[in-house]
Amino acid sequence: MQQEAVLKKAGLSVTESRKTILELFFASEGALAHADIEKHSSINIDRVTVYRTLQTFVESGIIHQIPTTDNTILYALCKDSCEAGHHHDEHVHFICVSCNKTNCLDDVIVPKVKLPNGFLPLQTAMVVKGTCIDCRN
Amino acid sequence: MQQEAVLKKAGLSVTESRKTILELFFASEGALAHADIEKHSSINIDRVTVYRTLQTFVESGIIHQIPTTDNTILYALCKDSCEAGHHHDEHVHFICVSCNKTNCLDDVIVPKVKLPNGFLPLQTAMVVKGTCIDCRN
DNA sequence: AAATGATTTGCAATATTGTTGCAATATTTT
DNA sequence: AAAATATTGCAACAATATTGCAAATCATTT
Repeated sequence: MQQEAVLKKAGLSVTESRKTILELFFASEGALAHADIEKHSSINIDRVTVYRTLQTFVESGIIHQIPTTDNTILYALCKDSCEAGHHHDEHVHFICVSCNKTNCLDDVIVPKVKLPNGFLPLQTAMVVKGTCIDCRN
Repeated sequence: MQQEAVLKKAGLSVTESRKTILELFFASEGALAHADIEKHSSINIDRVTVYRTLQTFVESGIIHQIPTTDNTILYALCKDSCEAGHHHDEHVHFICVSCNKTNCLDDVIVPKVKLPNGFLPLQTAMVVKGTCIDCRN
């Protein structure tokens, strides 16, 4: 069972809630918001547990956060290579304005930018909004 | 009075609330969140009015939104050149992890990235976290 | 496999944040 | 200055997020 392996590798206890939430991420095409998880029909986990699980997953490097401009945080699975504490500078996120799905463009690397003198970068996020491949018909 | 001019130029009614909030932005070094405005000591404007004012300012191109990963939206003044409906792809935002201020790096242009075939970009945001010039001592 | 200890979960209560309708007020236009 | 328009604040409500704590689950040891 894939979920168990991921949890164990991260040094986390293997619990029903965690397995279920992880399953949702594996099944999902794009990124998920807290609300997506909580409102998922086949799920029956306390709100609080969802909050805590997401936080734990972020801290363990299982998922990462994607910045948005609408008062939600999106979460997406990290690639296998990710480890706890890892920075997620690498890839660009794409939010489709039509279907509203968020894709990790794993192959599109965030370019380095030259900052003004004195600014020390630690982490860079790049979010592109537009129309995704599925919605261009 | 600078605030009045900005409001008139945007075709908005000139009201006390709007002038006051605009004043805050002019006085502030970095970006502001809704909470910053509401909790500002010298201010006494209804929550609802703050929400609506910010929304109006965004729609009029007076301020723009900055995406974050912490369930808040940050707002910052647009440069003079901005107009309503304008895209704010141009410049990079920098969030200092030490003082927590957000700067618009007006001179740092967001680089174009090549997306996979079929993805049509409309808007691109780039947020860098790190240590700002004031906090590196 | 049972017992122990550590961790996780769910509930309840509370706090914070965001939204809507509507009457009163302020602003703009005539 | 009056009429028309737009904005504000209140009240009520909805949605989202956080905390403490007892019960339940999980991992570890025997």
